[in-house]
Amino acid sequence: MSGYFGAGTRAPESELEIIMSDMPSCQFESRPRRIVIGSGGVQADFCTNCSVRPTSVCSVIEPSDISRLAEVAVETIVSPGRGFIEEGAPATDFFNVTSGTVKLFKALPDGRRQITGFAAPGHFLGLAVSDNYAFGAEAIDTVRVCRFSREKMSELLDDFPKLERRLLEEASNELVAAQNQMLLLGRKTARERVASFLLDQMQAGLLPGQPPPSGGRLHLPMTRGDIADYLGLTIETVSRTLSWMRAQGMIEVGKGYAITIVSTAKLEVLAAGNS
Amino acid sequence: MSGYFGAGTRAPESELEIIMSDMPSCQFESRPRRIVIGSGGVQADFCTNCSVRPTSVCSVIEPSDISRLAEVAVETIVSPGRGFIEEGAPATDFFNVTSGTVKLFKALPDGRRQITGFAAPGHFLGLAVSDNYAFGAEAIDTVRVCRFSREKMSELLDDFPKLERRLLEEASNELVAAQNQMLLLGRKTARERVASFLLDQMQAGLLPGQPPPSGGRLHLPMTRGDIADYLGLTIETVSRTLSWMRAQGMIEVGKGYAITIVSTAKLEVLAAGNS
DNA sequence: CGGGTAGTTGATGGTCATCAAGGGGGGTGG
DNA sequence: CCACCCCCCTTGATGACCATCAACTACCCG
Repeated sequence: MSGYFGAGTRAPESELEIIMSDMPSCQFESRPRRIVIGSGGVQADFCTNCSVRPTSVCSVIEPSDISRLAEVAVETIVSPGRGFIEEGAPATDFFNVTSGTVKLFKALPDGRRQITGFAAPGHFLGLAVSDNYAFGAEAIDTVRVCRFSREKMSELLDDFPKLERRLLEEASNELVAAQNQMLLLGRKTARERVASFLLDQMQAGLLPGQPPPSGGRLHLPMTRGDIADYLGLTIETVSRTLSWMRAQGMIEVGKGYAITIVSTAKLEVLAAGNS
Repeated sequence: MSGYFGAGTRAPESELEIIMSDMPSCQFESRPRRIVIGSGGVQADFCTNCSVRPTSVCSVIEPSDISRLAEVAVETIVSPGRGFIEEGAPATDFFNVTSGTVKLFKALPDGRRQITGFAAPGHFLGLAVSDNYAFGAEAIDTVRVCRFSREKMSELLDDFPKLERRLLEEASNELVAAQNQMLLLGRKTARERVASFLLDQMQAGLLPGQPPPSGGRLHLPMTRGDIADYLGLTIETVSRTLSWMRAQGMIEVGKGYAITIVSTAKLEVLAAGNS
C-alpha cells in the first residue's frame, strides 16, 4: 500500500482521491502528488450507479454483493499527462477505468517507447503475475479509475469465482488484441498500420461505453506522438500518412483530434494488406 | 469434434492419435491425415506419469482427481511441419504441449506471416473467447499435445476453480511476453531483436521442462525463416546479424541449429538498446 | 508579444527488404 | 553408389521505405 502511491496520507475510509498534474510536462520519475478530497463512509451505491459496470469485470458481481465491491474500491481521478502505473514498480493495485483514456506502454533505457495499448472505460488494468508492473500507464485526458489493492482483490477472487472467469475472458481478449498488434508491428507497412488503427478506433467507438456511434467521425484523444508510439512509427510518418489518406479521399482530417472516415472500404483494403 | 480435425474416424475411447506428415512441405490448406493407433480404456496413470504435469496447468489438479483429467485428455502426436490449429477455424479444442516445440502465428492475405510465439512443453494453447482460433499453430519438430474438447474443459473449470486461476496466471504471463514482443517489434533494431531473442531462448532453456541448462549452448529447433517471422525481419537479415555477432565474438554458430552464446554481457548490452 | 507544444511538410540518409547467386546437407531414385 | 533435387543457409548488390534533421505554421497560455 505504500510504494508507488507515494508519501501522501490517506484516510482509509476515503472514497475519492485525485492525482494532480503539478508539472507542465509528464516527468514520470516524479511521484504523483496525491490529494485526497472527501472522506467518510463508503456509499452503497458507489458501484451500483457506476456507468461502466455493465461492460466491466464488475458486472459479474450480483447486485446483492455490490457492497463488497464498493468497500474495496477507491475512486481516483488522474489528470491529463499523469502517470499512475510505473513500469517496474511494485504491483500493489489493480485498476478499472471508468472514464477517459489511458495509454499503456513499455520503454527502453534510451527513451524509445512502445505503447502496447489504449485502455478505454471498462478496461481492467494490472493483470500481472509478477510482483512488479510490466508496463506503465498514463492518463491521456482526464481519467477516472477504480483502484483495488492486490490483497483485497485476491479476497474478492476467492469469494466470487465468476470474477475469475471474467478476468480470464478479459485477459484472453487482450491476448488476441496483442497478437493482432504483433502482426501489425512485425509485418505491416506504415499505411497499413494507420489504416488498421483508424478502423480499430472506429470499432472501439461502436462498442458499448464510449461516445455514441457517429457516422465515421472519430475523436481521437491521443496525440500524433502517441499514435506513432503505438504503431511503431514516427510522428512525421503518421502525419504524412494521414495527409496521404486525405489526398486519396479516404479520410478528412479536422482540427484538433478529429478525423472523419470517408471510405471505410478503402481503408479496409489497405489494412488487409494491399500496399 | 468434427471440423478442423477432418474426416478421420476415431474410436471415442482411443487415447493416442497421430497427425502424420504426408506431404513434403507444409501445405496448410490440406487437412492433416489423422491415424489412430492404439485404443482401449483410458489409463489412470496417463496424467500421473506426464512429464510436464509439474510445470503445466494440470499441476493444480489433485492426484486424487487426476482420473478426471485423463478421461478428457487425448494425446496427439503431430509430426514436424504439420499444422494442428488453423487461424480462423472453429475453436473446438484446447491443447497442452507435452513435448516438442510449436510455432503460433498470424498471417496476412498475401502470405506475410508473423509468429506470435513459440510454445514449449507445458504451454497451454487455445485461450480465446471467440468461437474461432485467432492464430494458427504448427509443429516445428515432432510434437506431442494433450487435446481437450472445449466442452469438457468447461466442465473441468466448473469443478476445479484452481484450474481457472492457473489459466489466468498463464494468460497473464503470455500478456507480459506479448508486451515485450510489441516493444521489440515496434522499437528495436535488427541487432537488438536478435540479441533479445537469443537471450530469451537461453532463459527458456534454463527453466524447468526443456533440456538441461547447458553452458551457453542453445539448440534452436526453429529455422532462420521462423526466427525472421518471429522478429519481424527477413531470413537474410537474421542470417547477416548472426554472422555479424559471430564476427564480434558474441556467439558461435554451429552446424544445424546449434548456437553457442559466448558473451552474454555483450548480448545484454545490445538487447537493452545500444545500437 | 514571447515561449512552449503539436502538427505539417520538405530534404536527405540509413536500415533493412529485395533480388540474386552459390554452398552444403539429406533424401530419393536411377 | 552417385546424381539429382530440394531445402536451408549464407553472402553480395541494389533499392525502397521510413527515420532523421530541419523549417515553418497554428494554437494556447502567460
